[in-house]
Amino acid sequence: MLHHSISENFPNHFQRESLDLVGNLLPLSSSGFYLVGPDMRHRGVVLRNLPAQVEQEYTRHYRELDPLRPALFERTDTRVVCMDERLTEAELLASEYYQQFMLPLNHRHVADMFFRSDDDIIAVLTMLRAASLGPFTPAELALLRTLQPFLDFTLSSVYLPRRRRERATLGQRHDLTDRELDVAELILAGASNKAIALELGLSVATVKTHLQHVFRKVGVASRTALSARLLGDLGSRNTER
Amino acid sequence: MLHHSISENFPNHFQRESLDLVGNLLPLSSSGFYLVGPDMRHRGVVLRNLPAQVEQEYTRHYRELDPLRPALFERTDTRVVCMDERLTEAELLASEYYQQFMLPLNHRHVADMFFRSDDDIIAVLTMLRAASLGPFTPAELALLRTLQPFLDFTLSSVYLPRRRRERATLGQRHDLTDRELDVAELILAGASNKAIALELGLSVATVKTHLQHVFRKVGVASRTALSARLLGDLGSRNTER
DNA sequence: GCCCGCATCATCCCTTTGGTGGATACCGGC
DNA sequence: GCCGGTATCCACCAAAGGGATGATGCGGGC
Repeated sequence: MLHHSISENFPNHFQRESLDLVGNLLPLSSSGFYLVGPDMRHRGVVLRNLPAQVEQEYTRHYRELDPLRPALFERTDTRVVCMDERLTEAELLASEYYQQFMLPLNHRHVADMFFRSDDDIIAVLTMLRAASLGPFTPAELALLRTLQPFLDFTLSSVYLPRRRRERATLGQRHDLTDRELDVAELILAGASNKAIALELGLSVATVKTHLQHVFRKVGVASRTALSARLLGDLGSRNTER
Repeated sequence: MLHHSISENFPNHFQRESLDLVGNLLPLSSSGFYLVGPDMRHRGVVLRNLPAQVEQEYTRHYRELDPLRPALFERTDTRVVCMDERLTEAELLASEYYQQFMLPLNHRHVADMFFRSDDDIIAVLTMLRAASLGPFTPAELALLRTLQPFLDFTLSSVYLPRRRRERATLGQRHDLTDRELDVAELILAGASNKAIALELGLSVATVKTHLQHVFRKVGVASRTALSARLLGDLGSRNTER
């Protein structure tokens, strides 16, 4: 079953290009690009100059403490946000988030760029600086705010069509309904039934029903086999001809 | 996480190229290329002119009845085998395998090409003909036997290094031991714990222990999340730099 | 010799998943 | 109006997976 590999390699490639761009335009200690929202079924994170386990730690312990966490900006149209604009130096230095998470990584300044689809934040580009690099200046923030619409455009004009194409491929090959494709995509993202139910606003029972149908149609017996198989399908575009 | 996608797209690409080659050299109704053995952790099948569910049916019901099934040739050095050389016409036509499986697909002649690694068959290229195309001639079989070593060479000189590279990538990124990589690869192939235990000659308990360690090191909580994450890792080669 | 990492297996316990058989509701076509 | 497909949910059960802990053996370094 595996594995596939899809030829172009999106969204990772887009994430890497974006990080390269901002990293070339302004000095950064490290950076990261997260795909998070419900529209970004192919979640993932690309990090620059950060050990991989930082992401785990953040997700597990520090996401809720993050003064710039996306949840705080859900119903706004904020596109670029900067830690130094939200907290005074005293507040930041005293915060658990800084002491426990930022300080050990030698981070002092943070700016985040958000990408949305219908108000939902679907991606976050985070930029980090050690104290030695100085704060993000107003000119730099203005530059980021100028940059954001273009990155946003690229994201939605290349990622979303790709996702549609993949849905169509899998849907046609295995005769899956729309809802079944929703579930299948989340399986590919590694989600549990509970997570799928939460994400799609369903009961776990419904998720299981859809999954049963998908298993039947695709001809597998477990979620793991399903994701391996579907990845294979996406990799070999002309399996049947 | 997904997804990953790896840039080159092996082994599917190799399988497709091989099928194109034999399909261009001799007339075929349909064909298929299976990666099967323990060395081919990235299993998969590519089919030409065959509906996808044929593979499921074969695996579930007819593999054991196949007069050319790889198990029969395990300890030989047979490289190309032909149904008409093994069974008389009367035997074939009377067989359940022909009546139940081949006939509905309008297949009359079959030839298989095997690929090995240390006696183990790790891949099978199967070629199928309707009666109208006539049997595989001795000249055609000789051609296939000439072709086999070259395909074999390509398989082992491009697939096996790729697998080593992927093992190294994942091993270094997450500090996995050799044995942990073995089980991780099988997770990516969609295997259950029982299947992994069987394949590696371990008890299920040991598999679970290795998996626990892998989960910890990679920072996930389930096999599904693991495979999504690892596929992402393989897709983004320069995540950390 | 001792310790540590690795690999192997076991036992218990709990959660998740998979399988079956329903039920309700909406919608669209014949 | 009925029927079939889709989508939603429920209950129940069995199987598999996940987590904790501990035990054994083996090999390599200090």
